[in-house]
Amino acid sequence: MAIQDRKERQLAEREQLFLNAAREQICQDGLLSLQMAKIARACDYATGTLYQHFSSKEDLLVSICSELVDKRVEIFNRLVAWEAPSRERIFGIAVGDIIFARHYPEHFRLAQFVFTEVVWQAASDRRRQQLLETSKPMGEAVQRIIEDAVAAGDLDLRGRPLLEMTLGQWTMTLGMHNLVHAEGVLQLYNLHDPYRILLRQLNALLNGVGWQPQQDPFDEQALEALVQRIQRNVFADLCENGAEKTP
Amino acid sequence: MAIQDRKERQLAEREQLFLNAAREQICQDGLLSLQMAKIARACDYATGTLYQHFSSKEDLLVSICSELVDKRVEIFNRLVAWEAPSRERIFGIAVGDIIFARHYPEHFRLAQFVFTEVVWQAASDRRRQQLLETSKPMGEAVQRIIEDAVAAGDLDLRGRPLLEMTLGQWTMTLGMHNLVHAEGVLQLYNLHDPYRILLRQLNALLNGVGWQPQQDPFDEQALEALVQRIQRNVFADLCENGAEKTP
DNA sequence: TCATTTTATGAACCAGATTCAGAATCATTC
DNA sequence: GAATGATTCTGAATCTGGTTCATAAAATGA
Repeated sequence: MAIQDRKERQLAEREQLFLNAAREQICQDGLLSLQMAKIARACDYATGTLYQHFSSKEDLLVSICSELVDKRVEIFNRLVAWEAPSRERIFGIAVGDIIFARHYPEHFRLAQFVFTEVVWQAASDRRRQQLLETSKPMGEAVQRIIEDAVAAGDLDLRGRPLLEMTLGQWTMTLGMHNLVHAEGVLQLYNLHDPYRILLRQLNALLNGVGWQPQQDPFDEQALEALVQRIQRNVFADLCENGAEKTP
Repeated sequence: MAIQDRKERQLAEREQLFLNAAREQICQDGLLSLQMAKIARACDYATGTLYQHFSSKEDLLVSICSELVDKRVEIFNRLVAWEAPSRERIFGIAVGDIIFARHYPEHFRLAQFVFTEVVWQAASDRRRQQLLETSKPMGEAVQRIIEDAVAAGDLDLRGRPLLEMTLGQWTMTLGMHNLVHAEGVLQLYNLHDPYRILLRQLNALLNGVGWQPQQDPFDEQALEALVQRIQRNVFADLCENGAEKTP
């Protein structure tokens, strides 16, 4: 059935087209003014055609999110592959996330919205499931790093489930992305450079769960050096211009 | 101008009426099906009257959020007033938040939505400002506790701004509320009892920033005892039924 | 080529937020 | 306490933008 194949391929291509157009519009004019008809028009298709791919606007949003999560997974996998002390690898996930946020500034804004009851409930089961499925490898990556840490004697689970160890890091990162996007909140408390603070607090957290080797969270020199090293060794391609300041 | 006063009072009363009706509808049927006309009808007013108070639906949402934040502030203030080691007081904020989330299950769902670009941008400056203003006392409460901690020698700021110390706790809590409401995510990784995990990770974080006295984050007995004590001493009225399990 | 099936189209439809011209109420004055 | 002007309330009309679906167009295959 070569014909079926071709059709499927074309369908997938068109879906990609729609997704890209939608993402572009989000980057350009914000989530607020995203319109189904505009997306279709931008791709020279009728509105109805768009609905052959996505059963609703919410579905489309969830799909875009899946796509971006897929790219984010790539970041996580780099840390799994990186040969370095487990403590630096888990820390690297946060650094990678910050770099990711710079490359896809729309992602966390979108994700925050997507996981809102209003969108999440309105999306189709299929797309929801797909996003969860796409997200799984992030958990698996972290799990791999924790396993290595335990094996290397850098971390003692103290009887807790593997992934619990990282939930603090996860929620802390998530929450920080939220705050960063909540225009005005951080200014209210006169807090600057939120991602740098995140890294410091993360180091504190990792110390707190007993992840070896311990690192003074307020040693700026060491932090800067570590971030630089991670950028150089793991994300060189994403931090092209040498002048680029750390996250 | 007694007449002006009365008018103002009546206006405020009606606004409250609307806010309550809206909150009730959110609790009842979810954010998704909240409708301006329904709210007005529920209060026996015309739709237009509702718009004399709130310039848009988003404005209304932000207002509800402000109202709830006001109640949340009360929780924070209890911890400021509580006479106990600073470490227990800051920890108590998280415990209080969890209790708060149980009492107002709509709050964090709503807040997540409100701080979404789609709502935040669409709300009026005035209401946005109001919400930020209402939130300030939370920061001040935490600040008070940190000051006490420093004064008591429980915490060394290491040259960082006061509030930075707590940003990890803040974002961790925020992120956890997010995850809890993202139907399916925690199940995906087989994580149960998220708020309990939050408290353990928070203890780790507090240890990590060097907040004395240190507490083993995986000592279940100690954790349980502390939570119980906080509930008894600070939130007795909010945890009526003695049988109620800890958060 | 023609009949049949599949897909694309975009105008019509619909939900629900928002507005606004007129009705009702209130305050003030004589 | 009636008249007048100011204020407030009302809800049908308007508007926006997501979604549908009858019809047109294209693809398939005999």
